[in-house]
Amino acid sequence: MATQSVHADIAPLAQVLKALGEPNRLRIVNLLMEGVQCNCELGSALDMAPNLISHHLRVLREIGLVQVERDALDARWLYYSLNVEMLTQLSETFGHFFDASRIRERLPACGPQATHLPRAELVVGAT
Amino acid sequence: MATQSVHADIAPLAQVLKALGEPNRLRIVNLLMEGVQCNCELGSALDMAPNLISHHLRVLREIGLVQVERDALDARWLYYSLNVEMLTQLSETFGHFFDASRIRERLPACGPQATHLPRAELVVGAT
DNA sequence: AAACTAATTCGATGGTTGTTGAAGCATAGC
DNA sequence: GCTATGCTTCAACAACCATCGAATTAGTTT
Repeated sequence: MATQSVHADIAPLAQVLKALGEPNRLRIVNLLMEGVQCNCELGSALDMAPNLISHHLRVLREIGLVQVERDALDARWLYYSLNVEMLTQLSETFGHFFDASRIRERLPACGPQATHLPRAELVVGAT
Repeated sequence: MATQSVHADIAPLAQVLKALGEPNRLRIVNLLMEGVQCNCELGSALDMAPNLISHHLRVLREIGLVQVERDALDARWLYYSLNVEMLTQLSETFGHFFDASRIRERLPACGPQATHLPRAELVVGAT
């Protein structure tokens, strides 16, 4: 496996952050931290219509954070839960991307103070 | 001080996630990890118009993640950088909220086998 | 004074999206 | 067969938001 870089691609990370950046969805994730729950439970806990719960669960499922299982005795019931591996990987990605120790000291390449300062070391990669 | 709970309020957390859940904003944050930069630098790096850069920087500034400073010699230049304390606190909040060890084992309170059967016999696979 | 520069703010637009109500689907029980 | 249940999907609407162009502010230079 390649060394994990922060620069990987930030588009999928942005997609996950966007999905989580919705209050009701974040509440759903928080509730799923308590364990498996069905649609009706989430709906009553959040005072939301089941179709709306279903909509948000769909978004969370599309980013792989939520998984669903069907009851063995009564297949009408769907049980939603968090994908542990996905959550672990997500937490790790966040920890790396938003690590404050990543911040480097750097003077702006533009502006009046940039002219008389050496910044050859700032040049990265291609031209 | 109060014991830091995850339940604190998820509305502000959702706001931060929403602000970061935009690809261009996330790119700006990633660039600011390299150090102080001005509007024009970010704009040329991301190939975006200065007014658009200004818009996204404004959003990042409203959540406290980005701070701005004015050049001492030429006050026309604004230098943007990341708020280290805010980023540290943010990373910590993420680490707590999305900690996979928070997930608890719990049987659904609804359904035909609400509190009866052990979880192993509970479910079958589903998409 | 005017002209130039860096950046912001304004106005308008097109696309996205959360929310709502009704309909549809699949399963279970009669 | 029929009805009830749990959940999803559809259609429509309203609000939000990223993007663009033009105008504006603030500061510097000539």
